[in-house]
Amino acid sequence: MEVNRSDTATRILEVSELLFVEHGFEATSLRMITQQAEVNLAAVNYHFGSKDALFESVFMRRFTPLISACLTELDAIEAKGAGDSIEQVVMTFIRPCLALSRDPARGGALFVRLLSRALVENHRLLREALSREYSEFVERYTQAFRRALPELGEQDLSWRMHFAFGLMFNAFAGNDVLKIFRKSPVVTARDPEAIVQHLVPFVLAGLTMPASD
Amino acid sequence: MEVNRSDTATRILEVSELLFVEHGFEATSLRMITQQAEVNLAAVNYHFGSKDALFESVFMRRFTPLISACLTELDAIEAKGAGDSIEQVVMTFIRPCLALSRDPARGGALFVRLLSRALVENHRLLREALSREYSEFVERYTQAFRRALPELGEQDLSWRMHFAFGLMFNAFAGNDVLKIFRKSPVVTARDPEAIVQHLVPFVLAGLTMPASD
DNA sequence: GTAAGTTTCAAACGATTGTTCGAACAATAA
DNA sequence: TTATTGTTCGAACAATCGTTTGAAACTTAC
Repeated sequence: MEVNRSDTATRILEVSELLFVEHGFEATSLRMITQQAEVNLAAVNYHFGSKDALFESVFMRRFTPLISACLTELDAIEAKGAGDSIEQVVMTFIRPCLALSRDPARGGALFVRLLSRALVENHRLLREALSREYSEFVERYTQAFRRALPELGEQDLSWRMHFAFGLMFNAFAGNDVLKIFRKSPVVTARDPEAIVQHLVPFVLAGLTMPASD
Repeated sequence: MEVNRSDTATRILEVSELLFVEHGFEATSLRMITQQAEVNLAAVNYHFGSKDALFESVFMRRFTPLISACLTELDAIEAKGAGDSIEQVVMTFIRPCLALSRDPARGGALFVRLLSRALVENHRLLREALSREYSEFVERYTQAFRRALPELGEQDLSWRMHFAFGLMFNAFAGNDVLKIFRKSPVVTARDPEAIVQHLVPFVLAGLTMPASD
């Protein structure tokens, strides 16, 4: 009974992830999902209750492990006394994102796009769901950044975190605002390693420049 | 006849801009728009032809002037021989965005959010519409960046432009991925001047760091 | 084997979507 | 005035939406 449930339910989850990323939540109908997943239309409501709940399941399936992976990494570097290095702190976020991007089933890479979209759109379905885990995430990283960049005032720190995380989220999501019409397909090799290789120095340069206030 | 047309049509445009930003394209119904604009339901199809065409009108009304303002600024600094300064080049993009954000009717500030959403979502309605004006924009800025940062290879240049524009678009759009659950309302003062004051140094730090390849 | 419980299925539900239509209205020109 | 053109309006259109239902099909346990 658990085998079959998992079969249909995960097939729905995987197809939904793909379609939600591609077309967005509202533009993705249950009929598109169930058709592509080759399951009955009523299966979504049977297994998940509603379309809203399905979206939350799709999201949380990846989000929860990602957040806790970051916090675990943060624990690890603080335990070994590397918490003063801003590069080390940044890498605690980069590494789990990189792992997601390398997901052989490609679902993880898709999810990062879904995540960045959800954050930008401030999705109504995620507001309270996020506040549960996400607020701890923000709190922990604020402390970590403050410790690694002690010379910065609160204002500076807040702004730079804002820029740094926005940059990293969008980089992993592949949100290239310029690529759409670029002639030379230089960047289009979406190799996650290459992203990190250029992203991390860029972020660190902004984070470590002299304080302004 | 022109007066009345403008009256109804622009009321629709302005309400649509607000609602498209707030709820997204698909989740905004024509009945929401026409109700809030206090016009008849059929007015949208009469004045714009379809919901799709309405979205394109809403978008292009702001996008076209913004792009040409940037290119004009670019012409200006190149004419006065300041084209070698990467800060000057960056400011040719910042200034028109800042002007939009300061729009007293607030419509401009809303639009920057719509723009960033549209770019992230790769809106189907904008793909060919964008390619008309946007490709020149990308081309011109690629040249300008190459000239102002001659020590960078093509790879480096491409990546840094990607990061810089992503950062600037999202900053002006107010896409703060962390703000949602931040305790201290430090950043929430969405003063455009304050954004620029912190954004520009951050971007320049990443752009001007030593080459990697 | 029968019975209980779980999952699938086709069909339909009411609600809402974008769009169309023709009559009513307003404004301009002859 | 009358004729013409542009605009507004209420009503309806077919299509699609998320959801529900009750009966079939299947699995598991006794």
